[in-house]
Amino acid sequence: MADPVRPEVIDGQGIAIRPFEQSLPIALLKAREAAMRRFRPLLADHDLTEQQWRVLRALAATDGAAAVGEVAERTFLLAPSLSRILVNLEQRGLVERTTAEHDHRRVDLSLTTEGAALVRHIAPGSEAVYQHIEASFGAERLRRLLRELHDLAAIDLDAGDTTAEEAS
Amino acid sequence: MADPVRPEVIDGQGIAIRPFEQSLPIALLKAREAAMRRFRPLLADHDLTEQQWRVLRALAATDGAAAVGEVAERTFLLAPSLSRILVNLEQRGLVERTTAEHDHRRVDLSLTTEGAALVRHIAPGSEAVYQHIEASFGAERLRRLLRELHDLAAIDLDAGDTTAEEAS
DNA sequence: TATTGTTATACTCTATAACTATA
DNA sequence: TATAGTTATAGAGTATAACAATA
Repeated sequence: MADPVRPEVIDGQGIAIRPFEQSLPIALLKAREAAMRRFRPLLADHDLTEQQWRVLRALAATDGAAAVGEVAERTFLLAPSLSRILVNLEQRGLVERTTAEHDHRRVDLSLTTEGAALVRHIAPGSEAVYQHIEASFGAERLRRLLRELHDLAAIDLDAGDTTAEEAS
Repeated sequence: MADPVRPEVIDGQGIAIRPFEQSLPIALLKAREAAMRRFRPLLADHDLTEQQWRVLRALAATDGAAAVGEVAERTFLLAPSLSRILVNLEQRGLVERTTAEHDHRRVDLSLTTEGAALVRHIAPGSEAVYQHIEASFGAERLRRLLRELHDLAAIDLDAGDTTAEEAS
């Protein structure tokens, strides 16, 4: 189904490879960086890193409490990273960790009143960023882009080993 | 033009904010991670980090030599990061640094013969990854996605301060 | 004085493994 | 034995500032 090599372009040094500008990972990185540039000052005002905000946002979206593992998955953070972030957020009084009743291995997370207040305080600014992006880029276009990104992420999950074989 | 807050959803705790799943930065992050997951083993086989590969790839795409600043911009790396990466790549004999003749402040970069050979060696595997993505996701769809990502990154460059004002 | 690039430093995240405590 | 989380550790990148050399 896939020809071994079908380069779109031969580059300056006679190497058969796609143009650097068509690199998907870099395009995703740049788009992400451009988007984050607008969110970052918002978070910096409250001494939040991007990842800390992800955690707060995930908990805000949760009705009640969520286990650490769940939050790790939703925020796309590794457990060790999340653990350290939780220490920080707990010390700052934004998040609460409580051992689950029925299963003492599990730790449930929830926003404190302060944590919820902080999210509520930041939310309008975040919404404003989206409004701006929608205004310049197009609301429908943004929705479509989000769908495509989700699909790309999902599709890429299956058949993870074809590459390695063809590459060796 | 933009209503202060027009939440699409009120979340579990009564906070007016977009659903976590519709977060653009996270969607971009996950898509990127999914794509990189396929490239990473390829690079790991040759002890290359993603960023080191970006530099090699940028130089491969260059006809002749490129200044450090140029490469920093194209690879989306900060100068200090790039400097350290260059030390590494130079020690491994993959990249060459030479002071520019007319301007002794400038340092020109180029692939060594070995560096070019390495890129040439990895290229087919990289191309295979793209073939796979195109096969599952659609070639035309991928092209369109790349265009949209470029547009998003570009659009977001202008009018950088609206946010900060509305956020405070 | 401005520019190009490097070095210094502090911080954060990623990633893997080892460990603790439950179950 | 397996699972949920945490801790330890190594490594790398980001970001800012300070610096050296050159223009």
